Amino acid sequence: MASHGARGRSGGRPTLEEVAARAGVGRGTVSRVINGSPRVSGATRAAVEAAVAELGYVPNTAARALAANRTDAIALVVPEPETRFFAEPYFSDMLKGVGAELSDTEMQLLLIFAGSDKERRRLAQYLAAHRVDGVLLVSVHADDPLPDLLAQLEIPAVISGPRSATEALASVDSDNYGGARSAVEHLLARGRREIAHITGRLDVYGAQRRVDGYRDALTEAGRTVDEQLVEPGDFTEEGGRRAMTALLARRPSLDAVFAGSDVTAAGARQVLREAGRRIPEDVALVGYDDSAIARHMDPPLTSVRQPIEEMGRSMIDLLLTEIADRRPAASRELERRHVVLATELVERTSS
Amino acid sequence: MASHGARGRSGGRPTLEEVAARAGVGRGTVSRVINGSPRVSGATRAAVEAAVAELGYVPNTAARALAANRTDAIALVVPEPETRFFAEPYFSDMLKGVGAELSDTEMQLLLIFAGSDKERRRLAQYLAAHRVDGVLLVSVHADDPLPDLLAQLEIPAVISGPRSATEALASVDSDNYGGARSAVEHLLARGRREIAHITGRLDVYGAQRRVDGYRDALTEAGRTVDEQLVEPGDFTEEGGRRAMTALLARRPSLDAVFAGSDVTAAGARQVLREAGRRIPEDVALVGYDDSAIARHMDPPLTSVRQPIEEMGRSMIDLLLTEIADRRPAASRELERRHVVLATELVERTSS
DNA sequence: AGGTACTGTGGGAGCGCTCCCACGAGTGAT
DNA sequence: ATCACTCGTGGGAGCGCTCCCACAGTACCT
Repeated sequence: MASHGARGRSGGRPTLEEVAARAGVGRGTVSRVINGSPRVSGATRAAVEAAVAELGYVPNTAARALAANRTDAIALVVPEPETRFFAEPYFSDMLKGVGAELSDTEMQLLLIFAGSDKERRRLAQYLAAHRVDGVLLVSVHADDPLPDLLAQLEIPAVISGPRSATEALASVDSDNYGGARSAVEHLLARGRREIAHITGRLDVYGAQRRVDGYRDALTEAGRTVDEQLVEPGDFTEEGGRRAMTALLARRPSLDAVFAGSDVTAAGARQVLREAGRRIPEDVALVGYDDSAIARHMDPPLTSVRQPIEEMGRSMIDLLLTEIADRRPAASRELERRHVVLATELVERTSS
Repeated sequence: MASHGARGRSGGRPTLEEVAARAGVGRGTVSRVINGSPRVSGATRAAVEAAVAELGYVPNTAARALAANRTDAIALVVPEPETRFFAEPYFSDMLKGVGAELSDTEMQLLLIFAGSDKERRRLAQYLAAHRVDGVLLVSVHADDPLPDLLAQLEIPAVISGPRSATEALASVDSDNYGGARSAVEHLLARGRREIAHITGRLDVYGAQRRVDGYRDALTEAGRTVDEQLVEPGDFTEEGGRRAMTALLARRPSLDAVFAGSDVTAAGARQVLREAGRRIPEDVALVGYDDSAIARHMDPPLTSVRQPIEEMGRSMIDLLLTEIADRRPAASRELERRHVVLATELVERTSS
């Protein structure tokens, strides 16, 4: 190829030193140009840039990492087996947002699965070696030790879906409370009178917030909350079937169901059908997540959509700030470390 | 936490030097133990290992990379947008194989998407910086410049699906020729007499091989190949529809179709239905890939399965060998650098 | 005129590791 | 006893960068 010629005499990749010699300046000056420092005169900068181009210089990442004590890489840690990762559009969307926000950065994104115990041990090792500057954590369960490990290692991290109202890690979440409210308000506006709620796993903070939203929407509309209409689920289809069966037994007169997830709604739908209830004529059904399953359900499911791609972008924003801010944690502002994004109710024919 | 105490006095992470001091040995000896060199006595090794455990020592990857000129990382490069990556089970399976084979290694896997031009430029930069020891390339088109770039940078690489019979890069592929043969032989055995073939994109080597297999299976069964029964497709559903329409117009008497991919078969199926042909009574249909769509088609599609997970494993095998072998390319054995894995015909009701 | 301040620059020190040479001690052949 | 090895070990040199101190030059005050 044409652009091959002008390499260092050693044959290998050119170094800072060689660029400096070529440009007739010192090593420090080249470093400054490479790193975009403003303390370089225009003429010098031009000379260095020319030398860089001629030699095809690319900084040695390892040397930089060693000297500067940073890696210019962040990890997206998925504490799930690969299978789930690929099955759920959630991750794909999030990755899109993350990638987009990262694209005009020097940062490299690593994707790390930590589904099995073995993978988890590897990950712990990996983090202990500080091979990344920061970590993005998605879909973390309440009892996961990972966040504490990160805190202990003092690795900047952002979690999607805080574990509680007092989450120590920076976090990005969608407005579970508001999303639930909008779903219930929608059902009320459609004239529904007995609205049941199948919750998500209540050890997930977001699921609790949805219950709060459900209650408050009813209360503010002047209704009293009928505790018999709230049944715990666990985000799964089987859980949805079980909960729906229980609800139907207790309150056969119910005319609407707000489910904690689309999958749960699918389970509920099945039981309703088997009980001879028509959707939406007899019972209106609303899900949560607006996943692919919502669009393909029969009838298409009204659902609360979370801005997942935007959540990905926000997570990167937060993380980069945390990394840049690397001061003692205590002195940091606590505002802006917990981002909550608005949800949107997508109305389809199930309600 | 309990295990916090015994850190280096400096407060940061312990270094090799500190471990050496603690174990009462020299720096070199610790390095040897860490890297599993056999040239260390049992007693010394034990002492070093104790010191490592006490201090919680973890090697500094950047320093190691700088000194040893390797990164202990390899990249899986996907020259597609994220969307396709997630849509196709192909990638998920491959990743599973790759991950499994890598799990008892120190190697770290990076997933890099290079779908857009921007991403490609980033990738080129990334490779030029030698941030990985090797590259796994999946789903590469014939005119892709990436393989050449890799060759030029002298980065070990393995490609899944060689670009030609004389692929320069090490490669892993499934037996496209044999897979096609088995599909056609199956149709012949079922008594089909006019077997059409909708090809894949013919600039993809594997697609050509499938055509070869199709021809040879017919010839060896004593049939002559009717060129009117071969119609180019492009792996897409739309291409399948177009090709099927053309075939039906030319040879209304055909009684079987071997499609270049499951998606193509789906397109063909649609046209056949609209033309009032029953599957499999009037026309038998066989696809390729055994993807999810094959199982869910109506009727379920007979298809040729590729051992994708195993291909992932083989790719890692090959790549690790290439990396370890780092001698001048010319002196390398050419055998074993092109692995071909057997396919399997999965019979369902469409044939 | 001397002081003070800032700007742009060069280059030493050092990041934590691997590589390799040197060296003492042990072993066996001569 | 001497030589020739081998084995296990210590530690110097050096990987290519960033950080920071020192210094020359210029500009602007007093």
